[in-house]
Amino acid sequence: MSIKHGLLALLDQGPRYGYQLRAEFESRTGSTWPLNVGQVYTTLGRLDRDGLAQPDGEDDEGHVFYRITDAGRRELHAWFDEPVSRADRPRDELAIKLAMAVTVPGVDVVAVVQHQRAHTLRMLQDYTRLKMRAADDDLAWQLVLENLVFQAEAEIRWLDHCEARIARRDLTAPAPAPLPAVSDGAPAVRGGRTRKGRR
Amino acid sequence: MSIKHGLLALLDQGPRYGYQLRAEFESRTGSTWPLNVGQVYTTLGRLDRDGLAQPDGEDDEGHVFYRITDAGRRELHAWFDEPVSRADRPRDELAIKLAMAVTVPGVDVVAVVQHQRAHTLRMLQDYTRLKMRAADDDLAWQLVLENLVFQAEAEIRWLDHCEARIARRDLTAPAPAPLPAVSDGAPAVRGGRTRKGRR
DNA sequence: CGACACATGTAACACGTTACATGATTTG
DNA sequence: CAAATCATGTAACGTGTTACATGTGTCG
Repeated sequence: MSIKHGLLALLDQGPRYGYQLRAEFESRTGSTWPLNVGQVYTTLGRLDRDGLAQPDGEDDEGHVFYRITDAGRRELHAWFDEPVSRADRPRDELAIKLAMAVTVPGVDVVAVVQHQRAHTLRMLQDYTRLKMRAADDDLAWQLVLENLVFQAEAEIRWLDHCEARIARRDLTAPAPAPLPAVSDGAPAVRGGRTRKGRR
Repeated sequence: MSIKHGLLALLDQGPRYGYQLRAEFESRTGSTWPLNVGQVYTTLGRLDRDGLAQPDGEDDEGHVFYRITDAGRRELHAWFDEPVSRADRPRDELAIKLAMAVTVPGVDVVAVVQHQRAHTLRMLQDYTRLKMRAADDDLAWQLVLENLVFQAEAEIRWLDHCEARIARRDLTAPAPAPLPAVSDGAPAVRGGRTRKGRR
């Protein structure tokens, strides 16, 4: 969805061709999210199919241009108007991982948290290093980078918070006793009614 | 990827059947990320195909159980061991939206930022309200909720930051002059070499 | 000439979402 | 009985990722 609308936004500034769109997209996100060229062409195909953009002929150099349609402009401005809601966002893998880690016995949650923390911290340093490379007038790239910085900082704060929480829990419920690694057997939870016939 | 590993983590606690897996998955994420049942079955099929889990017969009530394999356990612990990197994460739609909004003329960026801010603030309030509903001993759900809170707070801070940045830019480069909404025509950017033959 | 960037496309595959089909059991 | 819940699955569709095929122009 982001690519589709991103390309529409670029096309709104005038006809573009595939390779050019990819370059402009990446320049705005500072190649933070590299975009496969193939995807640009398939997305352009879909935009055409959905009536949001149209092929607009080739220039003297053979570049295949696309032009945004009126429907495309409506779609684009609808995108700008409505906020991104949580429902639009994919499940956060890290959150799920920790939710599972604190549940499954035999997992060293604290180690998981600390590995992740170290990794995120390294990424944070990369971002601040990248920020020096970004041109002063390149607002788009700067905002994207700062977004990553803010998110990474929040993640680190959350991880610290998790560690404290887990420590607190492990104090209350003491020795988890290092089991023989795997507990297989009868399921602990089994709510449900009877059922027999199927299909 | 999160679902696959999430189910593996649940299966690591003993054999489960589809419907049960969905219930346990959602209880851990506090139904923050509702999981379609159908997806559980297709994912179980893929786990089977990839040798990470196996059907383990039916019980007297007709429930089709699955069991994690050794390969599945290795995969699961590899997942816990390696941190989720930025490359694993999908592109942030909001970041892309703002990067585009500050670039495309004729878009009221400040309005976009403020709408999003209001929306995220509402979500933040929902989360804190939900947090009161979470049981004291349900650490997994609490951590997930707090993750959402931390992320939302970071987003709001970033949005405020964006607004300040944009205001600063609009001072330097003054009246953007409300153009007739759309600028169509010759592309402004056109780097590239000549090319003629294709296919 | 050979490597590389430019440029357009296709095919295969993985994953997620929604909707649908089917049937049993429980509860009001 | 009717509606809701439990339970298992399939089909269709959208999107994203990777790899491949193909060819031109530039530069060392």
